[in-house]
Amino acid sequence: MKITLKDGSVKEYAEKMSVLQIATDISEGLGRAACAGKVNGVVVDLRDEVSEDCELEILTFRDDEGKKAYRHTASHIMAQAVKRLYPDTKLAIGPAIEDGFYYDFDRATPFSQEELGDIEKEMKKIIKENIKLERFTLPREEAIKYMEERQEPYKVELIQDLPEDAVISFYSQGDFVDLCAGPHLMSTKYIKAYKLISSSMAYWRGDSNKAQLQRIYATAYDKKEDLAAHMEHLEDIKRRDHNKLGREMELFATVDVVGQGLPLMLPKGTKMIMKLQRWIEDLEDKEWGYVRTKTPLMAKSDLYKISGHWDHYKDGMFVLGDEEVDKEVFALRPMTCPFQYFVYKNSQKSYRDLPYRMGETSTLFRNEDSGEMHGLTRVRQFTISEGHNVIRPDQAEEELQNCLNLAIHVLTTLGLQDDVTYRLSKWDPTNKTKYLGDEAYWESTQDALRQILIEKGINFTEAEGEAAFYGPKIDIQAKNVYGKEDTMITIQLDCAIAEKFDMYYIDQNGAKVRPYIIHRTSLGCYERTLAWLIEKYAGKFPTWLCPEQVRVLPISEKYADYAEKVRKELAANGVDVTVDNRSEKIGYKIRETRLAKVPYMLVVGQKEEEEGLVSVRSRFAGDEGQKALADFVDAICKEIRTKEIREEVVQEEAQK
RNA sequence: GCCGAUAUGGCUCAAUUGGCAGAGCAGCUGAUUUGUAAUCAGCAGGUUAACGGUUCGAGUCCGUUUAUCGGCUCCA
Repeated sequence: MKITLKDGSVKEYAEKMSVLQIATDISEGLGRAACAGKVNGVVVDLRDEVSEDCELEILTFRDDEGKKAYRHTASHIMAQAVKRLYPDTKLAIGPAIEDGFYYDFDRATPFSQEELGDIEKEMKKIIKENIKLERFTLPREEAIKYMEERQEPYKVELIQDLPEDAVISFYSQGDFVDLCAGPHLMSTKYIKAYKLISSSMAYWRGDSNKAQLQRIYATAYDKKEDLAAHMEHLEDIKRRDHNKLGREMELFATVDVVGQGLPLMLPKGTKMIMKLQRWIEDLEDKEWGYVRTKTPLMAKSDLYKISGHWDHYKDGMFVLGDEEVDKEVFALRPMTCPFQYFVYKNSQKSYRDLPYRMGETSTLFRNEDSGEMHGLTRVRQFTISEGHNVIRPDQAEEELQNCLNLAIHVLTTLGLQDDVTYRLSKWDPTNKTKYLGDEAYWESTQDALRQILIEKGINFTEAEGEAAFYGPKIDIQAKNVYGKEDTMITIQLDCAIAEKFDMYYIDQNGAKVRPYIIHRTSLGCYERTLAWLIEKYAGKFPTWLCPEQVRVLPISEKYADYAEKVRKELAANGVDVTVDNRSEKIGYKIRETRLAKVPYMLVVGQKEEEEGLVSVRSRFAGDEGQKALADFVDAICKEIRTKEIREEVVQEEAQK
């Protein structure tokens, strides 16, 4: 048989060979490093035998799938260690994930720090023992019986859910056996570096009504240095975390007595949000054809009953009053939709008036569960660049494109365009009660959105059960520094709600026709986007967004007048500028300004005053030398106007 | 909502088996008037998250609540 390798070379063998044998035949080193194989594009175990012509790739830790096999083996070792130390523990599942792996256990008490240390030590022993991993399969009934005998109820349940004809495979290492599809390494000894990260509770099968399991998160690498680098990386991440950095930089704060999920925007954070808001409102209204509305922050329950929110999302709303007792019950709004519908309905619309695009800088209230709040990304009150575009059905494609183009323009301006993923959020056909409309409605609207994404050449995933109850969405997702994903921007097609509110327009023939509605945002929620910007730029924002863009640093009191002149000149041109008039040394003022991440500092002394200059020192290029004041004003005004993102080239001095 | 951890001055952290709440930075005041990453001195700042309990005595032990963090679940 002929085996074609990744580099195109061909190996010939007379007899069938295991993947490992072939790897070892290519080189001893590759044999040791091999984690799994790939035959004709399908991932296989090292133990699998190849008996006919094929393309074969040997996967090592450097390959994603090799990493997965490696870490999955590490997860089995962890589970074995837990079973050895705490034999009553039941096994649930233990997959490899991005950057590591976890294992869920059923056990009476959570794992303590000490226990995690003990497990780590036991794992070391298991690795030293050089235990062979062996694969075997059992027919379904025997597999169930086998796991019943081993008293692993979760494994029994997993087997029962496998298809009737599935091959049920197990991997054993010494006295430890786990239900597992593989692939796995050949022996425990190949795990070179690992670390238990944390433990927490997780529900069996992700269902909050089911058993509470104890999950241990961990990671493993094939080199100690890489593990150390990863742990260092986790530390770095914390320094960018908006929830820490945003507080340190005095952008926002929280106060116990104000309540959970209710951050206070401090002056600097407020300034940034105002800059974003003014930009978006002008952009939408002047360039993208929006009209602006300002509608109430609350309404009678009757309104939400028409929209369907009362039935679908009452638990998520702040309700004022008691339905049993009060004549009128109000609720703070969780969205702007129905309010803007009545703006539309305020006058009769012709087909010529459409698309009718309504934008609102809209503050919303959502009663999130107490454990859900996080920094600025998950809060109970937030403000979104919300909008509803009422359109004729024939305008759907073009208008969806417009909305997507606007969102991409906004992301690009903020420098975030490469950090997002796109998702087509679909309904869940198995849970019809949660959604309005029938199958045909969902198929056609989902197709429309899918088509837009395809035409735009955008890579996207499709997710069932992520749609709004009234229609599918294009969601633009971003990950925070910890790798957790949030929806930043959403564009939703809704062909169902217009009827509930009796919205219509008059067509060419004088007939009333139901419009479609696009629910959309251009920048998303200001709080969440600010959080994203903090993490993206580690607090070193593009100049136009900075709450303080220039700080003037007079060498001594003698130059206070000139510093004030410089400040006035910049302020008159719309630049956010302050003067540091304290009687401190210039080095000290510079240090503080750098730490505050102010993009430009202007040092002014005798020479600058006499010649009308400023000595420019920037976050981007360090000492930029002396410039005429007028030239600096021109340059920074241009930078701000064009929303330029200058590249940072100055290394931050290590902070204590 | 669930599991776990945590809560001491604006920030970072001390405080021995329960025995006088302390330091650095930040702040304020004074001196210094400075040329590209930390000038010197002094002062002030705390009902130890809140409430309750045990105790001669609680930052420390116990209970309740609130908030924060790590996850799970949820996320119109």
